[in-house]
Formats: sequence, C-alpha cells, structure tokens
Amino acid sequence: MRLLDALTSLKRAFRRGDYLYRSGEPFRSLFAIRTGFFKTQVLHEDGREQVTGFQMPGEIIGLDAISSDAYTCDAVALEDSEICEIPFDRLEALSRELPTLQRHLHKIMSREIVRDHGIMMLLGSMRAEERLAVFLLNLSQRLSARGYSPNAFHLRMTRQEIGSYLGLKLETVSRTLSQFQELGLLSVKVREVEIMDMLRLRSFVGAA
Amino acid sequence: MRLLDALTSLKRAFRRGDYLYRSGEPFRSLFAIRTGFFKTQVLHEDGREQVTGFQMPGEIIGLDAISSDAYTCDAVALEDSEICEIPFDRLEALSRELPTLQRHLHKIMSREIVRDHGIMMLLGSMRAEERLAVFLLNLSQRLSARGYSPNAFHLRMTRQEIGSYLGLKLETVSRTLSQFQELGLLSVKVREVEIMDMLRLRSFVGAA
DNA sequence: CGTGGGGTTGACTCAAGTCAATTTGGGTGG
DNA sequence: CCACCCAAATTGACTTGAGTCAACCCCACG
Repeated sequence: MRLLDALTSLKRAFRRGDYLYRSGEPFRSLFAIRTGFFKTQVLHEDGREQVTGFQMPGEIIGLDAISSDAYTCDAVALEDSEICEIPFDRLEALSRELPTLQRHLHKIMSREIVRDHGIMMLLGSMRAEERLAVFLLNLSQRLSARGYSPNAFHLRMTRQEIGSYLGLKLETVSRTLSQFQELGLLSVKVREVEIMDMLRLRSFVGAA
Repeated sequence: MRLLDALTSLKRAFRRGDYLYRSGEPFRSLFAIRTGFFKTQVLHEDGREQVTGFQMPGEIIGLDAISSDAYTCDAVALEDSEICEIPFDRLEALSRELPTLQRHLHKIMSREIVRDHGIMMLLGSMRAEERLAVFLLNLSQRLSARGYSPNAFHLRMTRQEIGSYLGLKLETVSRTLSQFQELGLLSVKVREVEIMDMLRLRSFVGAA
C-alpha cells in the first residue's frame, strides 16, 4: 500500500469559500478530504442551486466527473480544509494491479449511489421535521464515527444551504429547528447544536 | 471483446410483475436489460416506497448492491423482459485485464451518480409541472435514442409509480397531465402519450 | 358479463412558501 | 480595540400548491 501513499501525496489547502472545482472544469482527479468540510452543489441554468452533499474528512469527492470527463457540480470549502488530490488515471492503473483497491473504489462509488437513493427518499416523501431529523442524526452519526461527540456539534453550513440540501426554504429550516428546541429535543444557538433527546429525535423519522 | 460476450451469456426472462431481485438479497451480479422495462424502488420500514428509477434496454441495474454485498432496493419488471446477468467478480477480473472495460464500468457508475443528482434537483426545487415535463422529456429522449418515436409512446408505469418517482401523489400526476393536455402540449389517453408541442413542453422546465 | 384496479375529477385542508420586519453576531477597517 | 456593517437567522402574518378524501368512470381480465 505504499503505492497508494504515492498516489495521495498531492496535498492542497483551501480557505473557507474556496472552490475545490467548478462545474464544467476538465476532470483529472478525485479528492479525499483530510481535514475540513465541503459542500457540493449543482447549479441549474436558471440560477436555482441544489446542494447535493456535505462532505467531511475521509470522504471522496469528484466521482460525478468520471462519466463525462468534466466536473458536473461545484465543490466549495465550508471551512479551512486540506485535501489530497488523487489523479484518476493513476488510481485506475493501480487498481488494475490491486484487486483490493479496485473493490474499494467500486464500493465507494456504489455507496454514493445508495446515499443518493436515501436522499431521494427523503426529498420525495418526508415532511419537513423528518428531513431535519434525518439530517441531524446523519451528521451526528458521521461526526461520532470520526471521534467527535455525537451530541454536540457545530453546523458548518447556513440555513440556506441546509434548506437547499433538504428541499426546504431557509425559513422552514429555522422554524423547524426552533420547534425541535421547544419540544426539548435539542438546543440550537445559531450554528451550535446540542441533541438532548436522541431517541425522541429518532422516533420522529418514519412517524406519520 | 469475445470475453465480454462470455461474461454476458447468462440470459433470463421475466414476466410483468416479476422481481429481478429484492432488497437484502446477497449481491453476486449486475444485470443488463436486453428487452423490456423495469423499475427500482427502495422501501422504508414504515411502508413508504420511493421509486428510484425506470430502466430500459441497454441500462445496467444493481450498482447500488456493490457497496454492501446485498441489493439495497427492489427491481421489478414493468413488462415482460429479458436480461443478461453479469457476475460481478468476473466483471472485476476482466476489467483488470481490459482498461477500456474498466473505464466503461467507472463511467456507468458515475453516470448513475450524475443522474441521481439531477433527480435530487428535481425533487428539491421543482414544481409539479416542471417535474412532469422533465420526466416526459427524459423518457422521450431515451426512447428516441433507442430508435423509437420521441413523440408518441406508451407509459409502462402507473400514475402511482410516476408520482413516487417524482415526489408527487398520483392525483397530482393525473391532474398535471390533464392540464398539459388542456394547454395543447400533449395528448394523454391513459397510458398512451403523444407530445404535440415539444418546444413548449421544454420551455416549462426552468420557468418560474 | 361482472369486478376490481387504475385513472380522473372535485371540494376542501394544510404544510410549506412568501414577504416582511427585526435581531444577532462575526468580520473589517479606522 | 471598538464600532460599524452586512450577512445570517428568527419570527410573524398571510398565501398557495399540493395533499387528502371521496365519488365516479372505464376497461381489461377472469
């Protein structure tokens, strides 16, 4: 796996607000996030934007670009971040030599597809409170998998961005968070969230 | 490419309503549709279902299963169909030998991700008429790419299934189709659609 | 030739969107 | 270091697009 290290040796730093790539740019590399936080978004010609995901350390972005040799969305740093660039042709070459790596790459791509299906379910058939609950629980779970507290965390994105991701307007996001607070499920102070009653928050999901 | 033929030599036939696979079943193969029409859907524990796609000849299904070695959705034939089974370990082995095949596989997976992002945009920020217009135009385009008329076609799915896919209720799908008909954009007679004014239908998309 | 699933349509409801006023807080320059 | 400014967030009042519920039609199939 020293080969793999060689592959990921290109590191780059980004400031908050920087674009890692923009839609339309030629595809050459995938990126692994080392530290920080990103969002990816697709822009519709009429100006509407859809946030397609929030990525944290250990996650890979750029997979959408393989299909057309150009990035199909924008990736923007939501805080100062560091990424590893992975030249895709080298990754392909190496994965021909290492079946384990090959399988790993396929799983990563497949996982992205499964994740997207989950969001389609969320956007297609959940009410606002459910969407928010799913979103918060997912963040909590991913942060906790990285050694952070599952109960208290800092939101790195605006209400607007959360809304775009969840198919809601920012006012609805704000109201729903306030409502959760009133119910004693959590406390929100702008970007700081503390989940007080994880079980009850979970029970929100899938409840009519 | 004779190797590839060997890979896809397992053919199977399905009757309308048959399951190609079900969520949870162990993953062994991808499937290429030769003839017919399928839908894929994910089921939420509470019974809600989300149709994640409608697939036609030449398209590959089962990519979601790679990530967890089990199918994560159901695939159901919407009409009598014939598929090729592609054992995934053989496909991986072969794609280690054939860089072109490897690249092709990666593009197919990436294309699925891009498609899903498009649907997220649709579900997250389009109104009912736009969703229907996008859906019909997409069907039209794919059918036309397969040599069928882009203007007149048979819907192989129910209003319910269209609604699930588009995040709408069946009544809304029905009403919106009627409305398009009133406007002279198309004629619908239950499952038979004829697009009369493709341009105006297109102009619906992205219009406030 | 009945029967039931799929489709259409209407009347009414309601969740989320819109618009607007106000507060909060982080970042920048004097 | 503080004051100011502006973007982000909150909250309220009102509107609306889509959902719900219900009646009815139609035709395909047994």
